[in-house]
Amino acid sequence: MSILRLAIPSPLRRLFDYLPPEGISVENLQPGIRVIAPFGRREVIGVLIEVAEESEFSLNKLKRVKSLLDNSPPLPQHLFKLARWAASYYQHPEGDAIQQALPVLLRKGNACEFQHETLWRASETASTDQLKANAIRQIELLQLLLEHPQGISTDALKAEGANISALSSLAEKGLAESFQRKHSHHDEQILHEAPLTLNSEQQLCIEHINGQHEFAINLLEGVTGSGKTEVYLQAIEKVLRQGKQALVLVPEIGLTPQTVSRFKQRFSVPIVALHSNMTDRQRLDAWLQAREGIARIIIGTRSAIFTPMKAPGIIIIDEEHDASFKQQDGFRYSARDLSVMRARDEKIPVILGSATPSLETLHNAIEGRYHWLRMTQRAGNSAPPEFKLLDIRQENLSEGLSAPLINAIRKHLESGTQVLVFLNRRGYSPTLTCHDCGWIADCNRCDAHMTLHQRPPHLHCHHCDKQAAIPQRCPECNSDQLQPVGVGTERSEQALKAMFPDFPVIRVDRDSTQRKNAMQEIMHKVNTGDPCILVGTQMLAKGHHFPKVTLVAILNADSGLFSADFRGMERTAQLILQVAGRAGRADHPGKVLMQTYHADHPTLQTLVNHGYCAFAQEELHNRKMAQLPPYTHYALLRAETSTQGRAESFLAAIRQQLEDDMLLPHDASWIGPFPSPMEKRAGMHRAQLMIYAENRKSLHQLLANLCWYLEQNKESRKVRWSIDVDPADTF
DNA sequence: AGCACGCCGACT
DNA sequence: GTCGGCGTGCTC
Repeated sequence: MSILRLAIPSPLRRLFDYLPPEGISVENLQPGIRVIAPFGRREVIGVLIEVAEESEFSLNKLKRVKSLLDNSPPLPQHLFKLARWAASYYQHPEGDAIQQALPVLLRKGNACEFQHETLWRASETASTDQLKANAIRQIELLQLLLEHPQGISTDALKAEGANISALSSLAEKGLAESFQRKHSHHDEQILHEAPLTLNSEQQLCIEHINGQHEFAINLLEGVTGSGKTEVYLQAIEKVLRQGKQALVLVPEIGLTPQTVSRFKQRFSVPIVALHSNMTDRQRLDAWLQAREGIARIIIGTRSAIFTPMKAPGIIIIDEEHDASFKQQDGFRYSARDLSVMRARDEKIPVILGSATPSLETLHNAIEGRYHWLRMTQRAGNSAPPEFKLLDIRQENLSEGLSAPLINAIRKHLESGTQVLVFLNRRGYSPTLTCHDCGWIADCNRCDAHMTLHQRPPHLHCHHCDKQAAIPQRCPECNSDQLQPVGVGTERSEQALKAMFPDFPVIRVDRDSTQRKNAMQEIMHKVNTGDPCILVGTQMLAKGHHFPKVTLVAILNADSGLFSADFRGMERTAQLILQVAGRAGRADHPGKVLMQTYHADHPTLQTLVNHGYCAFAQEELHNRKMAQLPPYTHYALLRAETSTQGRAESFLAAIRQQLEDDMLLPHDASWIGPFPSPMEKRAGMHRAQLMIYAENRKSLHQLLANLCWYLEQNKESRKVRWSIDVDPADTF
C-alpha cells in the first residue's frame, strides 16, 4: 500500500498522509511536486515529501489526493532540501516553509510555466513621420514601441498610459507587429563595458575568489569607497564566462533602479531583479528565467535566496550585516545564513560583503571558518573621513544643534560643499508634552509616545501606525501650553532652513520620499553639486552616494548606546560608519562630527579613534564575557495576548513543564520569561523567554521539545506564540 | 491558519 | 422569532 506524505501549509508541525489519486502509478512520483488535496473542509495545495509504504494513521481514515499539479518538482532538489532544512532549523511548519520558497502564483496552484504573453514592437522601418500629425494617440503609442525594441506587453503599455485601441491601426499600417516572447539567448558577449582597473587590494581579493571552484565562504570586508562592487562584478564576470549564473542579495532598502543599472551597464547578459513592486506574474516569469538558466544574474532581496538556478556559479550577499536579511515574522529565516547552506549544497562560493561586518560573520572569519578578505584603501587613495566627538553636555542646543556644529555647517557650505545631517528620527518631534502638568501624548495601543508630525499635522505612532489629531488643550489639565519636545527630521529641516536661508535644505526620510520619483528628484538636485544641506534618517546611509558631501553631522550618536538589546551597540556603530561613509572623495577629505553626551564612552572612543575592526574586537570580547552570541546560540520564545500578563504566565507555565520533565540539556539554559522591552505594542501584551545553549544541537533538541509542549498546552490556542532562532533583535 | 459548530445577546 | 458575536475543536 503506497501512501503519499504531504507537507501542507498550516500551522501544524507535522506531515499528512494521503492515498494516491485514482489510477496514478506511484512509481513515477517525484518528491517536491504539488498536489491538490482535501484538508478538513477545504482543498489545499500540498507538496509531496515522500512516498511511504505505511502510515501511522489508520488506513481507512486516509483521504485521497485529488489531483497532481506538476509532472516534475518546481523547486530543484537542492532548494527543496534547503527549504526543508530551514523549516527544521527555524522550527517552522514545513508546509508553510516550502510554500514560502515558491513564487506566489505557484503557491496558488498556477502552472509552472512562462506566460505566453503577446508582445508588441514597432516594425523595422517604422517611424512617427509615417503618421499624420493629428494622429496623436498613434504617434504616442508608436513612440513607446520604439522605446522598447525588445517588445512590450499590452499590460505594460497600459501602465505607461498608452491607448491600446490604437495598436490595431498601427498594425494595419504595417508600423507595429505582435510576437511571442522567446526566452532563448545565444549571445556570446558578456561585457557591455570594460572592467575597471583594480588596485592591488582589490586584485588580491578577486584573485582569491576567482581561484575558488567549489564551496567557499568569503568575508569581503571593505571600507566604504574601497570598491566592493567592482570585486563583485569581476567575480560575476568569471562565473558568466563559465556559463554559470550569479545570485546577488541586497538589503530591502538597497534594491533601487540604480543598483540594477550598475549591473546592466557592465553586462550584456539577461539580468532579472526581483523587487517588491512586480506583479506575481512578473515574479514567476523572472523566477522561471532563473531556473531555466536564461537569466544569468539574479538580483533580489531576502526572499530571492530561494530563486533556483540551472547553473549556479556564485552567491553574493551585499551589506551582509543588514538586519533585513532576517525575516521578522512567520518563517523567521536568515537569507544570509541560508546562503551559506545553499552554497555548501550547490558547491559554489559565497561572498559576504560589508564595510561593517556583523559580529557573527567577523567571529567566523577570525576563527578561520571564512576566508577573510580585507580592503582598507579608498578608491583614488582618498583620505578616510576624520571623526570628531562633540561633547554637548555643557552646550546650549538650538533645535538639537550645538553652536560648534552650526559653525562647522556654515563653514562647509560657504566653502561650496554639501553637508549631511543625520538624525534617526522621523517627524517633527518625538513627544508632545504639556508644559503645565507634564502630560505626554501616548499611543493607547503601544508603550510609546506619539510622534508629532507637521506635514500633514497629526500625531503618529511609529510602532503601530495609529494616527490621531493634535489636541488643542491638555486632556489632563486643560492647559493650552502643549509643546513639542525633542527634534525629528521635520523640525531639524525647518530649523536649518531658518539658520541657512541662502542654501537649500533637502529632507530625506520615509515621509519625504513616499511619492513616486521623489528620491530621483532629490538625487537630481543633489547631483548638481551645489552646496546644500541634506537632513534625514538612515535612508541617507544606505544605497545612495553623495560625492559632494564633505561634512557629516550626526545629531544623536548616543541613540543606541544604552539599548535594551545587546546588539544595540553593534547596530549603532554600523550605522555611524555607514553614514560617515557618505562623506568625502579624492580631493575633499570628509569630516564627521558626532554630537554626544557620552564623549568619554570607551566603546565610542574605540570606534572613533581606532575604527570598526578594533571596536568589533572589543565588542566581541564583551560578548564572550557575557556569554552572548556568537559565543552561544540562542532563540526567543515570544508570546503575545490582548490580556496583560497572560503571555508571561503562559511562558512561565511552559518553562515549568519542561523543567518538571527535566528536558533541559546540560549545556542549555534559559532566562525569563520577561515582558518584552516594549511590553505593549499594537494592543498586544508581549513577553519572551530566552533560551540559549553552547552548541546548536542542544538548542535544536530543546526547541523541538519545546514545540511539542507548546502544541499540547491548552492555553496555546489563546496565546499567539512563535519561536525565533538566532533573533536579530529582542523587540 | 481556516473553517464549522454551538450556544447566548439585540434587532428587522 | 433570527442574525451574528467569538469560544472550541479539527484538519491525514
